[in-house]
Amino acid sequence: MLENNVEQVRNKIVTEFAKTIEMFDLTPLEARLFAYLYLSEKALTLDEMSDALGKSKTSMSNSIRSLYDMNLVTLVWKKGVRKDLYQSNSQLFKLFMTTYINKWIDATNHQKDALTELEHNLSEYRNKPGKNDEWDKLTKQLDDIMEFHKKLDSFFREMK
Amino acid sequence: MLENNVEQVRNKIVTEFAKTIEMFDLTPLEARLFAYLYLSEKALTLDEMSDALGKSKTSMSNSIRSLYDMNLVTLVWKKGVRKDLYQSNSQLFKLFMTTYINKWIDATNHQKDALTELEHNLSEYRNKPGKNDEWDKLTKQLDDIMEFHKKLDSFFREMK
DNA sequence: AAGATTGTACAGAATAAACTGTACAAAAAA
DNA sequence: TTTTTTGTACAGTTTATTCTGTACAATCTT
Repeated sequence: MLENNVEQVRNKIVTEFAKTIEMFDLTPLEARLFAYLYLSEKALTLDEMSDALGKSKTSMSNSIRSLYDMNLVTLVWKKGVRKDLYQSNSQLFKLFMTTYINKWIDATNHQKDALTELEHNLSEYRNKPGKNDEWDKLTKQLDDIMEFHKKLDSFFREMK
Repeated sequence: MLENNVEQVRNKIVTEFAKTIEMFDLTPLEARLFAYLYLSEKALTLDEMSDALGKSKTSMSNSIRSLYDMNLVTLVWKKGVRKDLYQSNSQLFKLFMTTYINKWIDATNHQKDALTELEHNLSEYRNKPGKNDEWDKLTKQLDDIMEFHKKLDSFFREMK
């Protein structure tokens, strides 16, 4: 009874910690998995995770892959162990922040490219006759939106 | 045919702009509504929005309410007009950033409170006999997580 | 006052996301 | 080689989210 308290409290911590992690655009399961891994400290196999979180192995495979791609988790090699072992990276703040900021920068640039494309379309049409005031207005607005994206980009770049 | 091009290009801009806005945790519809409103410049009624986006009036009511709560949109009064008129706020960057940053700060603090609560639980149990090394370990980990939240908090506070 | 109009609550329908179980390819063990 | 084990692809199911239509209270018009 008393010894269960350790597990109970640990679970509560996992739950709360996971809520925070979700804010970095991780799914609930990914977040919980990371939180659990973080408190476990040692490297775990897919089966152990599946067991611990009560979710299917497929789910674990997908979730751990996501975490791995985000660089939140590391694949660990251990002599004599055949299964893949994954371990959470430490340095929470730096880890999540750089991942998050990079995500913003990538997305922002992608959007900037798309808008640049539209700017070209727009300037082609503009040279044709008719409706020129409407085109002017639209050009001005697109500039404003572009400016917004530029600010976003440099804002997140300065964070790094 | 040519005159439709204005609408076509405008729609493409709305679509791309909306994608960016979604990154600030708005739903696709909320994002598209804001983008449309932004390009419209003038204030619009629920019916006009419903018409323009091809979505139900209920959806518009809900979405505009969200935008309003986030301070992204303003209720405008116009003489002789009975319906509610909503207009997008300008100053895109400042607008979205402050909303976003405040959201992070609020969430982070909420999480900090929850963790503090857990810290208290934990220290109560610790004084009882048995399993003290496990409690120590857990305490240490909770401290780390708390530290992470403090860093998050001050990080976003410095942005304002 | 009655009649009409406007915004939203609510319940259900449509759509999207998360999750599972089976099946199988790749790699290790026998 | 054959047999076993491990991770993942895929299709389908479950769960959650988004969206719609009806109904109605509040407000305006007559």
